[in-house]
Amino acid sequence: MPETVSIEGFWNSFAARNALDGAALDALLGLPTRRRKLGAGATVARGSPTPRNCSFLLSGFAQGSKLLRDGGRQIVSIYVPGDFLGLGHLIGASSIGEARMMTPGSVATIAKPALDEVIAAHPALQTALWRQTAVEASIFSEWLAGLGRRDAQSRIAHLLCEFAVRLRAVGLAHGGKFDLPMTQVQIADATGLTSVHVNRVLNGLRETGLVGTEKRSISIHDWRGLAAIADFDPAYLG
Amino acid sequence: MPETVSIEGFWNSFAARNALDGAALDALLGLPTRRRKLGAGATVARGSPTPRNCSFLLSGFAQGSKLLRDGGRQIVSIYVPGDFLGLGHLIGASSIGEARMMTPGSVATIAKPALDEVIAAHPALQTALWRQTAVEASIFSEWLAGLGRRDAQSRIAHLLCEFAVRLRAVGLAHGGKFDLPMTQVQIADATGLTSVHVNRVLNGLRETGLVGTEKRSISIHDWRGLAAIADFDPAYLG
DNA sequence: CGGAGGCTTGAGCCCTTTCAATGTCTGTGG
DNA sequence: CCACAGACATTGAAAGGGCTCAAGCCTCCG
Repeated sequence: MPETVSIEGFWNSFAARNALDGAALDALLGLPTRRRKLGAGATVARGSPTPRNCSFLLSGFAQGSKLLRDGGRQIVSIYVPGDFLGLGHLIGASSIGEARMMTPGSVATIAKPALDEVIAAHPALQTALWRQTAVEASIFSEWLAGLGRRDAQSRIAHLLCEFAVRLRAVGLAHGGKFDLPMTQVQIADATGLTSVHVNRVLNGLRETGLVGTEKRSISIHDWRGLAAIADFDPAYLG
Repeated sequence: MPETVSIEGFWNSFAARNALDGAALDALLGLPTRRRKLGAGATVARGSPTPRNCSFLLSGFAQGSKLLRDGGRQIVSIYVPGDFLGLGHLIGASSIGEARMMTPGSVATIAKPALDEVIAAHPALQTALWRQTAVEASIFSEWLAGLGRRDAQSRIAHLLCEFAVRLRAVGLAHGGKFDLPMTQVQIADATGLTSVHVNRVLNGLRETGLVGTEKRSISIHDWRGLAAIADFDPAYLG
């Protein structure tokens, strides 16, 4: 399992995105960090009134999901390498559900007290984390619009577009081609559909020539067309 | 339009919820604040890369919504008196959509520079705002589960339960009775349904004896039953 | 008193689900 | 190297929840 994002790389890009100064970056880089390899299905973070630590993803994919009483599952967020895992948990918003690995991968974990110290010393860092939480909320709201108002084809197309952009940002997509290690059941749980219907829609997209799907890997053949169907505008990812 | 929440009341309860010390509270109370009365439909906050101010609701209801290219609208959040309006905007997550009044009401607005000063002087305040943003995200994720995996009846029941709890928290609900100044079109836009279908489901809930609806006002007759249909657990509101 | 927005109701259709069966792939153990 | 289990993908047929279209009514407000 090669790590697609290194701990240093993670903090560097985090600092760059948020215009942190050198001192803050150094403090982050000096943080004691535990690295763990996890198998598919392993739980990474769970809602808790007293969060103990904060994790981010180095390789593999993870999901945040909610379970309904009737057994249904809704995937509310998908994490790719370079993402914080359930940042909301850190600040005590208990109920974003749990984060678990979708594929094997590895995560880095920082103890909350250590992070708190760095935050106290570098207030800009807290602003950055706050901002990151707001971006998470912004993604949620975009997904809300999708689940509420888009049909199956549009939702799936939107998911593919979002992936393409996010994976490109961490160098995991080349051209319009990237690995999508989600099963159709997982895609269904993310888009509020049935795996059966996901299958049919995906076939439709393939037949239309918009995308190609080869075993867990996607190539977008017609970005314009796909984005149009999806009503996709990447602004919310920033 | 009597103000259901005063500016002092707002900050007091904000401080209490977040365990802010007296000095921080005083600073907040001293903040220069502009008060505005707005009509239904007025825009309060819009996504912008350079946010200028921060608002919260004193009276009336507001909504955060996204417009889709095909003309569809999805309401992604509903604000009641005592809520920040589009907190995510403040920190620059541009794309939560826009916030606008659903009913006539009044809002308080603080200029961002003034707020920034207070934040700089009282770091705990930023933690509180961050936390608030995380709660917003938590509500989003609960709505996501609803739009993705619950049927129409359950979604509407959930909306009513959420309102009951949130309005009770600011003293706007008495027993299970509260004003719900949303039109059925707006309920439809919030739940991802059609106004026609909202009407039928609402009638169903009334016929079952779970709730009573008298012109823009709801009384929940059977909280247990409604919460069961809704699969409602108020934890996410905290 | 007229108009506009909101509510209600009916009929028919369609997208998506459900149910069920079959096909494919991968890893495992004999 | 083959047999087998289990997870995943695919396909068909039928049912249904929610939508669309359309009309009528009510209420509030200018």
